[in-house]
Amino acid sequence: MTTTQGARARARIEITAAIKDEARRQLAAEGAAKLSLRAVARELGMVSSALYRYFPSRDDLLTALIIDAYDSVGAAAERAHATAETAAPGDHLAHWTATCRAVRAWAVEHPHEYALIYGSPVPGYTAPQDTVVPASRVGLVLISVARAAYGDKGIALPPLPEVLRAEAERLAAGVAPDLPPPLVATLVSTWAQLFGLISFEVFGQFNNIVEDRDTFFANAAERLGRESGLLPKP
Amino acid sequence: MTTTQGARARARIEITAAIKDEARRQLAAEGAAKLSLRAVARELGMVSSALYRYFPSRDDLLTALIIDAYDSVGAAAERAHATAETAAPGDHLAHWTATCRAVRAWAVEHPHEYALIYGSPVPGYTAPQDTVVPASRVGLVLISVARAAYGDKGIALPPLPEVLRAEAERLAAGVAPDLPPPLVATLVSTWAQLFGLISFEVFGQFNNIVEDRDTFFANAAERLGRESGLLPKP
DNA sequence: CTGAAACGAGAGCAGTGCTCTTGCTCGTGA
DNA sequence: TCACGAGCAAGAGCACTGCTCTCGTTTCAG
Repeated sequence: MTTTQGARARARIEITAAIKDEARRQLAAEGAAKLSLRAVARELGMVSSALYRYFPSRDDLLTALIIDAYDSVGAAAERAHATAETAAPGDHLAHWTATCRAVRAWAVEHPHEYALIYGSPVPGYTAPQDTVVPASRVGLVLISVARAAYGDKGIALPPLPEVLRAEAERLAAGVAPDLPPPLVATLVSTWAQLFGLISFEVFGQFNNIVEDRDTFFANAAERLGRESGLLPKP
Repeated sequence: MTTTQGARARARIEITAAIKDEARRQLAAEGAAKLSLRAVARELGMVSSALYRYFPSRDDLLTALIIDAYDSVGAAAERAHATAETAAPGDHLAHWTATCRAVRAWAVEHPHEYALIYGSPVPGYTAPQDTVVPASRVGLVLISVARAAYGDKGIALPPLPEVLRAEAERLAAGVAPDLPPPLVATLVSTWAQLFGLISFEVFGQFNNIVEDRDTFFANAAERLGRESGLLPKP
């Protein structure tokens, strides 16, 4: 029933996937700016207008790629986290750094897809609602690490200044209501800072500056984790 | 002598500036992807081919805008730093946060120019050598804050792991040979993290998450400064 | 004063996103 | 069963892009 849904429907799925694959290939080769619908169609042996049956516009194709990219990096983070959890149960800092390293590895491996989701937003383009769930996957992993560490032994954080209390409470309510607001606020800024490290590397800001990027990042990620209170100070 | 260099040379300077101004206007209005040489020329009342007398290609125009943007944000940082220095001499943390806030304010005010320099690299991309000096201005301000704090009262930093020593020494040699390597390494990662905070805000990653971004950023910047050892722990 | 360099204008090329029309081919409801 | 509507590929075409080349004109320097 569900499998044999007609040759037509199946072909549509396959062709849609083929278009996305070819688009991803061009993305990896040339970057988002040079992704051309016509070139994709040409490579697939069809005419450009036929492609509009599957994606109503170039932006819609890009949106599909964005969603896939969020899912891809999110899955990588979840995988690394799960692996670290079974390899070193209870070592929250290890879970944290493993997750961070997986995200960075994905970014280095797929720089153009990374740029698509964490770089400059494309022209006049406002992210459709479909992207917000996939976009949150990495963040959810980071939160779950913090949650485990908090449930395990509590987390000592520097007290937030009074002016931030309202914001921290709103933040916590929307993101992780079961965690103390100061922790959530810290986590959000840590989250942004983590991607700052990755973006600077992927976008070339570290060129001629940082050489041994593996160890540099590993150290920075660990410090980030420490400062988020994932580990008692040594 | 130097002022009367012929009407032609003066015209060239003026027209070059006019082109960049109009390009900047289109950049702010539509983003880098939609910046069109023809539209710029049209708006300036000339024909598109004439524009190639001033910029040999679209990428060269973008490169000029990139350099200007680096200079603009660099100048903003230097200005803020100088002001803070005279307003609160010796308060290194205040100098730090003032600089950070100035950079963020510039970014929020010029999101597309910010995206141009700190977002995904646009063209086939190899950053021309002309950009590296302007690109370093913000970093130099941050370094000078750290240098002042270090010269003033020393800075206590957590010891770097042994694996990072070589990298930290190379880093320090290339960036600030007069500062202790661990401090320089910390500073570099702090630098990246600072721009992570700004990028997430400018690129919309904080949408529906962080509301009161002024205070959120101010707090995060201050913590970054503290963790870079700019202030003895309270 | 003259020749070379710089300049603006225009035509033209190859490419783009996107639309519209034209037939063909499925798959389903009568 | 089979006819009709929906889905599809193809092609022509529009308006736009970056960029090149040519052709007169203007300017400046030797």
